[in-house]
Amino acid sequence: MSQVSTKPRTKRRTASKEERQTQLIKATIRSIAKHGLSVTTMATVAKEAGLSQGIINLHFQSKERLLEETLSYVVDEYRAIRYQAVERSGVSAAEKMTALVKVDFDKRVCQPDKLAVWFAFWGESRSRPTYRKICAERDSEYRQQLRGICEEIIREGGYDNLPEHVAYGLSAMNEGLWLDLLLNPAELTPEQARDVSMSYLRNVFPEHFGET
Amino acid sequence: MSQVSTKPRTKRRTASKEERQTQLIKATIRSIAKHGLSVTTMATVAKEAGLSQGIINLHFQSKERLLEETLSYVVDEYRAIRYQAVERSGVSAAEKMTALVKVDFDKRVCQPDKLAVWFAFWGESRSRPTYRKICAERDSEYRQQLRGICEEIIREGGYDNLPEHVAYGLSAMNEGLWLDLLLNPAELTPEQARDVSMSYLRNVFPEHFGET
Amino acid sequence: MSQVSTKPRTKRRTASKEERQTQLIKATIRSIAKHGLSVTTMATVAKEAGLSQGIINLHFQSKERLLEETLSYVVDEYRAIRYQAVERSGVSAAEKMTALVKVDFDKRVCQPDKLAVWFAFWGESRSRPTYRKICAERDSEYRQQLRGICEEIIREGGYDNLPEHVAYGLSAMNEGLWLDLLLNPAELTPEQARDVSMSYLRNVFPEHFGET
Amino acid sequence: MSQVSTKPRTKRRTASKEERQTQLIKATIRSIAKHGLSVTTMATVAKEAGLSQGIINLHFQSKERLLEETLSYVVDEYRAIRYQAVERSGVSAAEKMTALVKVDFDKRVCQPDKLAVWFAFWGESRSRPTYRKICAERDSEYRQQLRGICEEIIREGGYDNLPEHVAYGLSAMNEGLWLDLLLNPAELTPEQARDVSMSYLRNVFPEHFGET
DNA sequence: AATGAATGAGGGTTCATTCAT
DNA sequence: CATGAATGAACCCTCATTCAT
Repeated sequence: MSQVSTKPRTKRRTASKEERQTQLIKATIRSIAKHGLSVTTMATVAKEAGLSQGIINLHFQSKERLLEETLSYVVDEYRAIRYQAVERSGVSAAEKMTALVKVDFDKRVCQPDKLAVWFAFWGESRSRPTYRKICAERDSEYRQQLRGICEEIIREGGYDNLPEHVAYGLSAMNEGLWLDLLLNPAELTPEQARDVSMSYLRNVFPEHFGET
Repeated sequence: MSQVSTKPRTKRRTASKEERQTQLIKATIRSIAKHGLSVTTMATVAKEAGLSQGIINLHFQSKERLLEETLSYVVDEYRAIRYQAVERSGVSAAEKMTALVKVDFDKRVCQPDKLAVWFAFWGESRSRPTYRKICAERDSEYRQQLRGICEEIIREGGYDNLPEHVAYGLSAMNEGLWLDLLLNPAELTPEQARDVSMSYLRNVFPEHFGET
Repeated sequence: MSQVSTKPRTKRRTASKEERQTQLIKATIRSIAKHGLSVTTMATVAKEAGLSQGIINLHFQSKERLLEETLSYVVDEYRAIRYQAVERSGVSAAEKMTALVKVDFDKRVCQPDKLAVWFAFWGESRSRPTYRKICAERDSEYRQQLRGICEEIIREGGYDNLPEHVAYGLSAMNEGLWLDLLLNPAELTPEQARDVSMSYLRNVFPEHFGET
Repeated sequence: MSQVSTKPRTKRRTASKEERQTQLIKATIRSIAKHGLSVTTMATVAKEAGLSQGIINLHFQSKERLLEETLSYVVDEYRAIRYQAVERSGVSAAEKMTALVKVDFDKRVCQPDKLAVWFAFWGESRSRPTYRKICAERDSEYRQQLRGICEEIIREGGYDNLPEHVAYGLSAMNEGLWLDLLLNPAELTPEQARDVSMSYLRNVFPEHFGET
């Protein structure tokens, strides 16, 4: 049985390599969530992955690179979910906007593990240009997307808000709400956080997000 | 009469001890801002303070306690500035609210060093109950204050917003804007951030914060 | 059948691990003998073993555990030599007793290195329950063995000594002679010490250890 | 009243200096007994004495000298008690010998604190020539005293023992019994230890120490 | 004479990295 | 590819000693 593999060996190995890297990145995320970034060591990650000590240097050369790849992984995943959500949403700007807010408080995105990773890296960003760059790109891209939608809504509704203000305000609010979810998960649920965010939109664009 | 020495020896010594502790805490803040929390060691702090290695353990027993005291220091300072601002502001709820927003983007509060400290500790909060507790207390107290003012404004203006939503939303937005100030100081100035925050208030409470 | 590899990998690795531990324990003994317990550091032991700093924590977790294992090693070795000597000796109680005394002043047992270890740990025993326990167990077991032989001799010779007294007295004397050998190796040789001990037995049990 | 002191100031100060040194030495003994030599620091001694940190260096210049003085203190005290006991005892050699044995198990001499000090220093003696010298001198002097008495008894009783053997044997036994008292205070009382020692004498010199 | 804040060398320990297997 | 024993630099902390008061 085992000999009859349809998968060519070389390809399997390459795939296996990527899989292993993803496995290690996921272990890193769990370790950061469980112990914090400062207590996350090569050992905690290796143990979390159920693999041996030396494996990380084998695949990532250094701890630093593992962490960067982990941050990139979370950033990419977030972006992918966002674009996917917008694509799947209705065509109107308001629907897209709603989809974006929903994403920020989606189970996959704002689960404790992921939030812990975001804040762990933000906390170190100031003194690590690499982290900063990865985060900054995400931010600016996210805001770009938001701004486009805002412009559309403002045009449609004749609002006198500046699109930059709303884009900055909304993204900032959602990140701030993530912080609350991280620190006081007992006081605030993702659903409530989403309501807070939506209520902001209702105030800013009453014609588009009003109850009536 | 002759007994009344102009040199208050005992007091000077006590004061000196406190001064030294504050000196070390300020050095810690600078070190976190400069190198990041994970690179902040007893050595970087001592060097930043211009003192010897052993001094920190002499005054704080452990690195952990130094960090906790540093966090408390920033939290306390922030609270003090906030209460002071509200006291000095006009009596109306809107004036108080404006004062609070101004504080969040005040030079003393949102200078890069301080922001770096906030995010450094938030990043570690998840796995350090002590940090979490200190941060959580600050948060809940801040929101309490905000909620009170919101309720007053809502009552005055007959708005149909929930005070909780506005309090959560505003505090979250300001924290999110801090993140932008931390990561992209070149793209966003504290004044612009304040404008974003004020524009939110204008949308939510147009009667109180409208231009007219 | 084909599975039976001639290279017993697992066993070799396990063995190697034990060997390394023994190597470190022996280095510890030499270091204590050379520098004293209070000057014995992880560095002196590692250097004595010709290995790196971190190796001790790798194998023993802490310095404390290394020291405990070292004490146990010396205790176990001493016991093994004792039992071996008794087994190999003649069957009579007097011959066994003579064998035991010879062991105490045997080259392997009362070499300066080993004596230094005994007294180093006895010196710290009072405030370290773990050391105390290890030493106390050895003592009581040794005395048990002695007492058995004494009883036999007393029965045979119709002496009116209490076996406890002789057992306590002889073991105490030998330990006291160890101290003399440790402190004044120039004044007293192991052979002379053994003679002192044997002369005690001659006085107590003249029929069994008399010259005639 | 207070002005009318009969003690000249200068003399009092000198006395006070010695008193302070003795106070510190006694504190050192307590600290060694309580924590062990390796945990005895300038701080534990100063605290035990109820005095400030710097005082020890003021009076003893260094920790090393404090420890040497402490050892000397115990050695001198032991010798003084011994000579005093012999002086006060009967004139016969046997009475002197009995007095000496009693001293070794006297409350003042074999109290746990003192025994702990003896073994603490013996444990370090090998690698500290100064300790070794102080201990060796005591030993040789003690044995000298014992040998003299033994010679007298042997002459009186016509025994065929070598005085050196008995002197070595007895002093060694007593030191060994101290070890038992130190390690297993619950199993052996000083009185029992003394009995063991006396029973040795009874065997060696039956005419002088026999029950009859 | 006495204090206790300050120093800094050196201790035990951790951990990213290497490398023989 | 994968392992895990080994390394050694760097960490936090202790403590004998100094010195201004």
